[in-house]
Amino acid sequence: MTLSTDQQQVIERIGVFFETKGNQPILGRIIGLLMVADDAEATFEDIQKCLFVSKSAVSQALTLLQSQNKVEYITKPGERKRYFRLKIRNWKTDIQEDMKNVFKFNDVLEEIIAMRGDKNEEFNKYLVEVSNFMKFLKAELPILIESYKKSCK
Amino acid sequence: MTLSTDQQQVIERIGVFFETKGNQPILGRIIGLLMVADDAEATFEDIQKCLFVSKSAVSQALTLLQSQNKVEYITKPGERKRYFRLKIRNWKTDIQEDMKNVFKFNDVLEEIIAMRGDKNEEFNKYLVEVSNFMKFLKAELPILIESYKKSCK
DNA sequence: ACTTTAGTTCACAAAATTATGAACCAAAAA
DNA sequence: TTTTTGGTTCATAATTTTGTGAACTAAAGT
Repeated sequence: MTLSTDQQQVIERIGVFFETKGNQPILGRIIGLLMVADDAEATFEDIQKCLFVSKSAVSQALTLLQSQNKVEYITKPGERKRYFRLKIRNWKTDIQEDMKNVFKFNDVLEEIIAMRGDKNEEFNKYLVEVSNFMKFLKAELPILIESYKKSCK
Repeated sequence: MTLSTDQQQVIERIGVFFETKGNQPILGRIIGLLMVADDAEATFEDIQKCLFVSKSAVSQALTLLQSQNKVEYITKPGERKRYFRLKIRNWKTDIQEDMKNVFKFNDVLEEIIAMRGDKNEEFNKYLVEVSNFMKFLKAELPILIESYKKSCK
């Protein structure tokens, strides 16, 4: 597999994007490669060669990405190689996943609200407001997604 | 300033939350401390003592948090000490900030879509779908926020 | 039976991040 | 004018994260 300079640059940018989101460098680049690759898939060797990293780095990264449900592989008849690709999950699932995280924070927030004294009512009020909005969002987002899906038909 | 064991534990949990979001450890703990503190503020010294970190670590962390617009300080008449506190920004601003990031990714996504060949139309279609949904979200979120604000009155 | 392919595992090296302490500074107090 | 307070700065130490290479495995090919 050969990449154009353009493709390589986009891979780096996707890499940086995922890196700043708190992931380790190769993960983002592998995702980038899989997004950019003509047929949207790459073998173990492709990944190694395109990203200039060691076998073990690729192996570990792929294991992680698969455990995160971001990557999967297919095989082709008569070939031993695995073809890795991005797991096409519907964005509905992805967003709900993200939301879970938001609400995990809301749980902590509610705990804080419950534990706070009344020395600073303005701040307390602010926390309650944020928490309420999070709960609102939790309720509304699925509805929003539905309305989007309808608008597509 | 003295903290209860409960408060300390919540601070650690908030710390971990921010850490996993890709921030450095003390940042999250300082935010935790400022959320949990009775009067929602703390001096430089308070922070140092409560979190058991060096002066320089506190200084650097506060500089960063202030540059990120997450923390500010007030002063009190006749006192030289600064009282640091969370900057109460309305969640509207915060969320719009987060959104900016999502849309920065959508820009890359659109670039990828434009650059991809037609070897894998299913994948292309998927990318377009995700991109469209992001654009939809960009348009709808402000409306959602408005409708929440109305529901509060 | 042995060689090759396609990867995995793990101890460790390299690199990046984070925290420290010592020296510093500017304003206020003594 | 010297000292104290409330920090800041910066080189570097400590820690964590990330990547490597060597040894290994299991299935397939010869």
